Amino acid sequence: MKNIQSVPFSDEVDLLSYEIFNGLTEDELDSLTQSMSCTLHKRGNILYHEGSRINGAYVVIKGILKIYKTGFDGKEQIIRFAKDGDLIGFRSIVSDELACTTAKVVNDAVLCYLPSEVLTSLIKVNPEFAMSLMKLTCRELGESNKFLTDIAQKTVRERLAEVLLLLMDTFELDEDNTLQISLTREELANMVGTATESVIRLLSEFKSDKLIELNGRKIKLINIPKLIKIGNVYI
Amino acid sequence: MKNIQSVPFSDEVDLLSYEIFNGLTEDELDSLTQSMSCTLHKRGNILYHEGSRINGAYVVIKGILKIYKTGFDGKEQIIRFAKDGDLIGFRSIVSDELACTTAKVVNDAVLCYLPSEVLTSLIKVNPEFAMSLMKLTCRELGESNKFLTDIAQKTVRERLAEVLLLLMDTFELDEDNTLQISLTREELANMVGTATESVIRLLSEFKSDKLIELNGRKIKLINIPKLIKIGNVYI
DNA sequence: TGCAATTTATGACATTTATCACTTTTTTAT
DNA sequence: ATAAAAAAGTGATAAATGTCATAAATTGCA
Repeated sequence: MKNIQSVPFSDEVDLLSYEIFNGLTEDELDSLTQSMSCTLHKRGNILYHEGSRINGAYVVIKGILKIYKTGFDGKEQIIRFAKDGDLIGFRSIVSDELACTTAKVVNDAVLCYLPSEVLTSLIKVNPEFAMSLMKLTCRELGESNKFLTDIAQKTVRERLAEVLLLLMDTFELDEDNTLQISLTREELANMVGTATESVIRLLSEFKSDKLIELNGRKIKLINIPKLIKIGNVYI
Repeated sequence: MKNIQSVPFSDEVDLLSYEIFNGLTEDELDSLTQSMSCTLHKRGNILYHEGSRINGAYVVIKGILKIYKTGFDGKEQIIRFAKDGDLIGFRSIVSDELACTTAKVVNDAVLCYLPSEVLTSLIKVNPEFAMSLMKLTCRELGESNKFLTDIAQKTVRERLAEVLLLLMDTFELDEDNTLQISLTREELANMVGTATESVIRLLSEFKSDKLIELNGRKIKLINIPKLIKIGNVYI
């Protein structure tokens, strides 16, 4: 109970402001709001483990989570990050399988739990909602396949450049061009799919090449076009 | 027009026998049958290219297709194979994006084309159908994430063993324990995510270790438990 | 605030895997 | 059936990346 605290719901969360719920009627939204419960989770908290049974999904209201798989030798592979507006745990509910990933809080997060019965019954009565969830999943599948190809074909150097740009797209830069998310070198390695030492070496290489500046875990992007070129990233 | 021939539909295809369509009513099935057209495609035929706009999905009635992405240096990464009962092209329709893969016929195939309007309207009127498509996509996403992790973390040797086992699960073995699909070494390499030469070398290594027997493109699995061990594959 | 634990950094080295050049074998098309 | 093309196979070598050991810096608690 150390890492989880209830947060009063009504004055905090308005589902309507999240794109996924756009297709819901006012009534549906109300009943969804009734049946969900929102909580604050501290960094390090694990929502669910790979292999566990999930009985609901979570809407991320605030904060950042990493969604990862654990390889047979214990090494994490980060599949994606979830931030406000994202839905997590949903895949397992629909596919009716055990969780195939672990979800861990990276930045303190407010999460609303949606029981799976409520979610599945909404899918059944509201085709527009069903469609938008399906669209979400299909896009995610597209990204997963893209990343799969990159890991299979690109060098570690290319992938690191690409990951930096991905983080830029996902979490934005501040006024100073610094990535608005701070990850350990190991976490970066677990995204890129390489050894921590390799990330450390490549980051200092990027630094001496004047592509980035490093300040602890803060990474400032100072030559984005070059990073795009190195990563072979085209929109 | 050399590679494509019409095939009379009515005496060939009964959609009801394909699991995905189980949720459809008789009427829906009839109208779907009305609006679809089935054709025979020869090996080498490309259904759609990565980056093209797709206006419908295909049900695979017979044959095998490979679904792959092309890396920036032209190398293929095979994402999956499609065989009878599978639906392809569906992801792009739902996500409303351009095709993110290319679909190419590996074994002569009979395919039925379903226009996207018909498909999306069915999703809207039949929640059970929507749910089963969603389930399909979610499972595929789970597999994609699994494979992503494997490529990131396993050695080429491990991945090759795993791919042989995957092919066994997908296409079965004949009475002689031989894989019921024949791929070039290059295609195997494009699944594993490695160079063709590496696959060739590892296959002969597996052969001298008495794990497999090779006869041209025919691969006979003679020590499956050992392959499972090498590939670090657990169910 | 200070100490322990974690993370970052760096060098030396081993291993894996890719690349290239070439030969042999198999497949395909005429 | 035969020539041309494609695929398979092999060796030599280079390049990329991982591993291990260890030191320095940073972070997070108590």
